[in-house]
Amino acid sequence: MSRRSTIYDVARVAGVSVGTVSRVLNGHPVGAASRAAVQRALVSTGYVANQHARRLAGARPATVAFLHCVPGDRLLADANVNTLQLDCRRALGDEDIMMVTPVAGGGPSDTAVRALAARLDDPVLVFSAPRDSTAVADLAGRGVPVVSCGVPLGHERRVSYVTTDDRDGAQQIVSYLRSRGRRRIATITGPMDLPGGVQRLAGYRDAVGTFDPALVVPGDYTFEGGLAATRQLLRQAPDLDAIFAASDTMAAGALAACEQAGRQVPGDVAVAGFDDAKIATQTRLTTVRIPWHRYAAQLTIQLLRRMAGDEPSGVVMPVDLVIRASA
Amino acid sequence: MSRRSTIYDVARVAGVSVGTVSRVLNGHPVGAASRAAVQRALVSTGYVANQHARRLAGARPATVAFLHCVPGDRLLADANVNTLQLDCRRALGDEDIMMVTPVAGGGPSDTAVRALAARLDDPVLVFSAPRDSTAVADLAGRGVPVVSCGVPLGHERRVSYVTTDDRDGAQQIVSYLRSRGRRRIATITGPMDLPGGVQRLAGYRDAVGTFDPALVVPGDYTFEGGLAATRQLLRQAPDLDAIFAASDTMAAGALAACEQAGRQVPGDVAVAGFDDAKIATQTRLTTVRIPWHRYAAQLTIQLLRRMAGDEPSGVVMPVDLVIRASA
DNA sequence: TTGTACGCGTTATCAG
DNA sequence: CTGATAACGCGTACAA
Repeated sequence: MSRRSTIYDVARVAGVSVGTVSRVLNGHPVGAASRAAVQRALVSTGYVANQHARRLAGARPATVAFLHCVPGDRLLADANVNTLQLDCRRALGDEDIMMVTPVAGGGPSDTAVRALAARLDDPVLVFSAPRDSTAVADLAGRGVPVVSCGVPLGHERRVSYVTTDDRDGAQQIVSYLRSRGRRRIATITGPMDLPGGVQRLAGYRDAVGTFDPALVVPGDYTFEGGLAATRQLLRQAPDLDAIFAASDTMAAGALAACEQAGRQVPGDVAVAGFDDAKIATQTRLTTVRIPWHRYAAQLTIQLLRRMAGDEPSGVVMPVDLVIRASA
Repeated sequence: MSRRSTIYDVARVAGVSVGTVSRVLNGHPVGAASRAAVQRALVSTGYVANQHARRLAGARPATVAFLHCVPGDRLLADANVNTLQLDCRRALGDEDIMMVTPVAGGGPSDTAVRALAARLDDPVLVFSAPRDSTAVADLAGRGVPVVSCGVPLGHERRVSYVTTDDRDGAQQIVSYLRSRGRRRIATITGPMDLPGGVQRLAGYRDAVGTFDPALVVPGDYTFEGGLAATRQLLRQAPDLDAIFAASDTMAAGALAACEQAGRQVPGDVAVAGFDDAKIATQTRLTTVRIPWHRYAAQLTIQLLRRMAGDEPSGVVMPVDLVIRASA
């Protein structure tokens, strides 16, 4: 209805020039008298900055894009990502930065995501970027600040990132299982094209002692995947006495499969997961805890740093064990 | 690194004026020769429009804000909202519109949301707007296209909305319970400051026959709320033989409470919910199905219409019963 | 300290 | 059909 007031309106009301108004707005040095007058005019006119004009004139970005490289459906399933996103939104909100969530029209294909990324000029937070993502390459090449959630395989030097010490976590939990007397420890891995999947398997190998291929089956981080993998495991290695799943969701599936197969948990077989996701609490799962809140905080810090012009850098968050009823 | 190319660059390469380039970009009439030249220049320069400049110059908004009026934490719990959001993102993505999700720094207070809304100038999709929301009033007053998910109590005439036939749904399910021989049907209501809560209770009253206050307890749409409400119900009306919860989440809580109290479902007491949320499938809950996908489609349509200048309008989605094991 | 004037990239108007 | 050119709202050198 009524046109929004501009800095010109404010300037007129305050009896100063637009330059002065702009300075007040950006915290630059201004005389006390003018400043007061502007402040007053600001509220009396109900001024709200036009972010487009502001950005066009070269101001700091007012938005950050949250870029997902996997189909939305799968994302919904991941409560961890939701938590991270929420935390980041809060933190960025404190900096007056809004989060935009573009979405790929076609699917999860790298090219679809790349097309999306092309229209982005504000800083970007990427999730689940596949190895050598061309979208990430594009962004980085154009000088857009990028922070990756997880190691950006193939672009470690050009974009900042925050990751977890997956290998150590897997090592810790497998060692724990061994310390509890388990000797036939199986594992359900994550997707091997994601860094987490690789590292968690590596940690398993580090700690498991003698490596038996029959005790390793691939998973995809889903409940159903965990279910199927466990059935296969129970078939090809009936004597196993522990299962380490690379994610809590899969571990929950393992729990269900064990129950169906009549195996007592943790009596007959111990089950452990990874992430300390919500479902881990609900099913009383022993798992590896990722400090999600601090993780999100780091993500935000990295982003702000890049925006301020700092060089890309990576940080890895430590993890620890949380022992519950399943192992 | 390298500056993004502008329409000036494109114009130079194509050997035409910026006006012509702009016309091509916006699908306005242009000579075949020029058009071809521009198209070529467009790809050869890798041109990507600057949305800020575009918007500043008066173009159609390229983003839509997804505004939540409740704290983020509660939102995560609501899978329905997530689904809606995802569907809308997809549909809007097809129109080259991105979704931004601002977040209130402080909390769910109406003033916090209002402050947020103040910086919005693009169309808005509001969720869980409380009665007489000042944020919505603000937006509508400034002429911002607003579409509400659910009836925007107090602003029915000024903003578009999509809602469900809550009253009818409640009526249907209570009638169903009666047809199955249930005579002491209790209900756990939703928050009374939300339209859904009010309407679902109204539908219950419509169909329940004789109304007994002892059979009605308030809920808050949460699992815990359903749990507590059911305990109270079982205490104050031990002879009840059915419970209609105003949301599936609460119904799940009711299921748990019944189990703990040793009441068989549906033998001793029938339990029904509302929404047909994910948890309803998992717990085999009889409930009222809301056509979420079509709901989202309507939301998008309404939004696009308002953007095109149409008057605000409301649409109500029909609902139907889905009978499962709980009743 | 403060005011002025220019530039940011597009769209749209107005002549040609 | 096409080419100039004036907005759009704000940041910021530059000048005073």
